[in-house]
Amino acid sequence: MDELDRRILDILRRDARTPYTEIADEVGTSEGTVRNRVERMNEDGVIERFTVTTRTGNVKAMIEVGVAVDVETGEVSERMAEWEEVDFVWMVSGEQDIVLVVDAADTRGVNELITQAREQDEVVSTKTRLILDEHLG
Amino acid sequence: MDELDRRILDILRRDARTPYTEIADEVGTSEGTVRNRVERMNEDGVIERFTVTTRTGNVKAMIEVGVAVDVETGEVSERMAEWEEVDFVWMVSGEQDIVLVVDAADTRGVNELITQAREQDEVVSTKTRLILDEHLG
DNA sequence: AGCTAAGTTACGAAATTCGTAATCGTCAAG
DNA sequence: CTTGACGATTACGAATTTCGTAACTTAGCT
Repeated sequence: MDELDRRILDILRRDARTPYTEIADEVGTSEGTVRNRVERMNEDGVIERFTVTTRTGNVKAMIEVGVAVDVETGEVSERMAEWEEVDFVWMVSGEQDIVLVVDAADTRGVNELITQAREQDEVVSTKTRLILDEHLG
Repeated sequence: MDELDRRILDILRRDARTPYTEIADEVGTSEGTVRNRVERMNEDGVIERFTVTTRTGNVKAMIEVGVAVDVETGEVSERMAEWEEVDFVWMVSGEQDIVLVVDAADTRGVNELITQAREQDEVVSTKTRLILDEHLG
């Protein structure tokens, strides 16, 4: 993870479909080097995933979840990450323990997710915030 | 945005580098159709961006920001989205108005961002949660 | 200087994307 | 029922990108 890696990542974050050749030009190296480094960052887990961000007209929300003190939050989060419509699951510091970032078809969909969360034995509280608008960095 | 679009998006969310040909096979259509639809979703803004998610060993955090009642939150958010190390800016419902999702090199970096946020005239409160772990949906 | 390991470059082959023309399907007007 | 028109889909050759691999640097060490 040197400066070159970081510059490559910056470009990929803006547009993950930028060809290696173009990235190479931009950072002043060869296609092969960019390829090697992206591959390595991929294997090392520095790059987690190539993905798309969408604005589907769907309703996005943060569902903050509190769990009982004796609970393995890691397990719970992994399970929740499997749910349809869940984009991220974060284990966080603060009042609640887990934050779900969800992207549902409508408010009913959000509500179903909240219900689903509350149905988990380990969950003792939820607090939901609708994401009204989003800007990408 | 029909069922086919949604299935294509689902695949791209998992891996945005899946070739059109492979997506086509999976959803039972041709490469050209997948290409047309992805292009259209791109133009329509349904797809906002092709990007990478990273796990850089950096510190991620949610900085929840409250702003004064007479403030145009949209403007503030746009400005904050320009800051280095800011991944998303969300305008949310609830106690605070804006949530920054940031990815800084270390806790010092997070702290600098909090300071930077607090220095904005419009900002009246902040509350930060470290993201201790993350699972992708 | 000589050796080694990691990283970079070079280059032909394979795969993917792209441009575009032909085809298909649906629907409404005649 | 036929025709025309429009949007979506398919087909296919050309351009571009990715990939595999071997040769080549570079830096560190003895």
